[in-house]
Order: sequence, then structure tokens, then C-alpha cells
Amino acid sequence: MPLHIHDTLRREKRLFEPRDPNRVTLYVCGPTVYDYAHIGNARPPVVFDVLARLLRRQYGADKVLYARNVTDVDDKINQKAAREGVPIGEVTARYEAAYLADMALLNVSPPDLAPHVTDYIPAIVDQIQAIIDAGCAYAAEGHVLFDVSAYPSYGALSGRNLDDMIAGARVEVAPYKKNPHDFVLWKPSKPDEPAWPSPWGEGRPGWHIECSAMIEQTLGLPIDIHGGGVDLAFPHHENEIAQGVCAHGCAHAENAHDHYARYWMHNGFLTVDAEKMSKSIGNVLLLHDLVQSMPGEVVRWALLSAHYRQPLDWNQGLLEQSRKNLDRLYGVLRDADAALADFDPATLDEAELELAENALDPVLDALEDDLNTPGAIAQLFGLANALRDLLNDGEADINDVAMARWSLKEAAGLLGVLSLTPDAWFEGGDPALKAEVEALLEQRAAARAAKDWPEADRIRDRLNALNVVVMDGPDGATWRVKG
RNA sequence: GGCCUGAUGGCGGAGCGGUUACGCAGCGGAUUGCAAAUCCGUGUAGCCCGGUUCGACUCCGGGUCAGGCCUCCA
Repeated sequence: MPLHIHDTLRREKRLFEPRDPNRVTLYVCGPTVYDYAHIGNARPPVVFDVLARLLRRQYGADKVLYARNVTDVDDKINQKAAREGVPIGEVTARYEAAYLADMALLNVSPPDLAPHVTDYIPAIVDQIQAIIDAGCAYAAEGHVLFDVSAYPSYGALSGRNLDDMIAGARVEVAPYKKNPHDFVLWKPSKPDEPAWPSPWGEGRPGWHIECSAMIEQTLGLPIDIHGGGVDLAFPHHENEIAQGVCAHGCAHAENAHDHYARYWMHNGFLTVDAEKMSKSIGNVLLLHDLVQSMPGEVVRWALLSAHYRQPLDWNQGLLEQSRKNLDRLYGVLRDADAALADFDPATLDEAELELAENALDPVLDALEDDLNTPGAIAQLFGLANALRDLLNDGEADINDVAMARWSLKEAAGLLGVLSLTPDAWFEGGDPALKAEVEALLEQRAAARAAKDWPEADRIRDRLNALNVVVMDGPDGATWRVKG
């Protein structure tokens, strides 16, 4: 089944057809680097990382161009820098570095492009000028404002019309706006704020223009897929469309919005213990903290355990279950690796490799159905169970085991999980602990050989105190840290 | 007020007009010095009211409830 994507704008699942299969373009709104990312911020990069993996598999790694911007101009950044008394660049560099490090722990592949707003000011100024020249924006009191009345399709993405919004408006309107929903493209900076020269005076870009300008500059319009969180659909993405379309004089074109992006994908919100994350409730969970206390794959698995458009509740149960799911898969992998210790992969022939490849189909089918990651996970268990059956079958052909193991790893790679060795997963990656545990296991092996069960159990208790579970097997004991 | 989602077994969570989702947990058993892992077996669903249909968890209408956006939050 070819890839289908639920398009927010058309509100239906559509067959994905790139504009150019040799150059598939994907843009996702990235972080504003003024603080550590919270767990909700991690959902889009993980979800769209899976999409990027899928696209690369289908169109070729070098045919996909994935851009995720870094917003390094923002009032919150200015406030943070002012409060700390440091230059703005110090704040943005610090949090961008933390963001990238945390993303790496989640096994998120770096996007092909990570444009920074500060590197694209000329492109932004050019696009604003083009919008003015098209008659869709006006300068007023040092600001440049987009004139929503000049773009008839305004509201197509979020399903609103201007009349309804005016009726429901409860925000005070700036006096220089012609229409309450006109929004800022460029705004003047105070002396202590970052500023760049422009035809309208020293200032800085508004919130929405950065994305449309960087998209045009780096990917070219229209792009294939634009992604982000649902909350960005309005006003951010709505405004991006208006800017991108109008900068190209397409304000009155039929299906004008198609001149900006061909498919829109929005991930659902994340709650914490069934409540919205908010600073007033005090339940904001920082990704940076989470990845200190648990493997990144657990976080990643949890984020992928629900369909991306569904809401996801972040809670202890979800994390425990994610951990257990991964334990199960890594357990099969560990046993398979033991069975394949002396196996030479070169003995697999073409036909066998093709069979192993075909085994991925159920997983691909799920992902191609609007990125159904829970479905893909179910199929991953199918592959793991098939591998387990082979391992339990004394008669099984070792080549079949190797093929099944390959399929499982490959499928997991599409989701970006099972990237560690089973030992690294179970042993937790702490060399000091590993040395201590192995010393104790040697003593215990001696005690067991002498059938000194009380001593063996005393050692098990000591290991237990180290948060370690011992598993006695026919070839000696293996161990794992408890979840 | 406007717009938009969703409601599935003890829990998480999918697909599907008729056939086991999947995982976790539970229960019974096998195996095990103990334990873990593994294996076998097993129970539990589809918010409410109508309609369409031979047949609906799945389609349609109405209701109830929950959540989101309309405030430079992913």
C-alpha cells in the first residue's frame, strides 16, 4: 500500500504524491531555543523522524530533503538573556546544544537542514517586500502588517472564516491594524533588542515570516509536507500559507494554498497525568531531565505508542509499559544473537534476503497508513514472535533465524528503536556496575557449583540490592538492571 | 459563541460491515535448587438512543461526556 497521509487542510487521508520524487521536501517547525524542551516538544521531532525514515526508504536517502528550523530570534529569548545579563547568542547556543543532545538520545536522526532565523534575515526582508509589492501587506508605525483582507483563502487550513473570528475576538486590537486579524511581518526593535536594517527601519521579523521565508529559501515552494503540533495550525501555519502564497502573487489563484505546501500534518497534544502541561500546575516535564533517568528509547517508544494525531497522556504507567515492551523485544534479540554467534551472514543468498525484506511488509503497511505507529508496533511484535518461535524450535534452519532477526532489526530501525545491543540495553551501560556484577556472579557460580544454595541466594540478594536481576541459563547466568 | 477531535476489554492502544489486533497486567499449568526468561492454556470490549443492512464496535442521524484551538504553548 502506497503512503497515505491525513492532510489537515483537506481533512482527509490522501495518497502521498511528491511534486518531484527525486526531491521530496519536508519541513517541521523546530524549537525556539530559550529554554530546555519539554516532553510535548519532543513529539513532533520523533513523529516526523519516523516519517523521514519512511520517506528515505521509499524514495532514497539522498532524495529526501528534511528541514527543521531553529528559531533564535524571539522575545522570550530576549527576556532570558536580559535576566541572565548575557548576550542573546549565549542563550540560544546553550539551549540549541542541549536540544540536539537530547534529540540524539531519543535516536532522532538530524534533519538535512537546520536553518536559523538569524542567518536568513535578508530572505525574510525579501519575502516581506514581495508581499508588499503584491499588495498584501502595508507598513504602519514602523511595523509591516499582513493584510488578511487581501487573501481570500485565509482560514482554509484551520477551517475558520474572518467573520467568525471577528465575532469571537477577545483581544485588544493594535491601533495601526487595518483589520483585527492582520499580523506582524516586521516590527521595530527597542534599543536593547536585536535589530537588523530593513526598508521599514531597524527591527526584527514577526513570528510567522521566518518559516515561510526559510522554506522558500532552503526548500523552494511549494514543499511537499509541512508538519508541526496542532496548536500551530492556527495562527502560525495559517499565516505561513498566507505569506508564502501572497509573496508569489497567487493570492487569488484557485486552490491558492497549494502554492505553499501540498500536505499538512499535525500531531496531537500531550497531557501529563491527564492534565495539560502548564507552568501554573507545575507539571512541565523537561525532556532534558527525563533522558537522565531512563533510556531515550523508552521515551521514544512512549511517544510512538499512540497514533500521532491522537492525544497522548504521559504518565508512569505509560513509561513502565514502554520499558517492558522494549525488554520483550530486546530479550528475543539477545537470544537470537546467542543462537547466531557462529553464523556467517554471507551464507544468506539473494532469495533469502528478499524473503527477509518481504517480512517487513506488514510494518511498512502500517506506517504507510498515515504513520500508524501503534499498528507498526503490533507488527513488530509479530516479527519478534516469529523469531522467538524459530528459536524455540530445535529443528529450525539457522538461516531462517538469521533472516527473522534481520527483519526485526530492520523494522525496528524504521521506528528508530532497538538501536542498542541487547547487552547494552539490559546492563544499562554502566561499566563500574558491570564489573561489580560480574565479580559477584563468579562467586555465585562457584557457590552454585558446590550446591551451596544459601550462599548463592545471599549473593542474589546482594545483586538485588544493586537493582540487578540474575537469570540462570544453561550456559551460565545473564543479568539485567531492573526497570 | 465559532471551529475541530475523540469516547474500544483491568490498563495502554489499532484495524475492520460478518473471521484472534497487539502489548501490559490477571488466572491455571509446564520448566526452574530459588528466581528470571521461555512455553502451553484462559477470562474480560466497543458511551446512550434511533436508522441503514441478512448482519454494525465499524456506515448515517440525534444525544451525552471529555479534550483541543480561537491568547507569539509542540
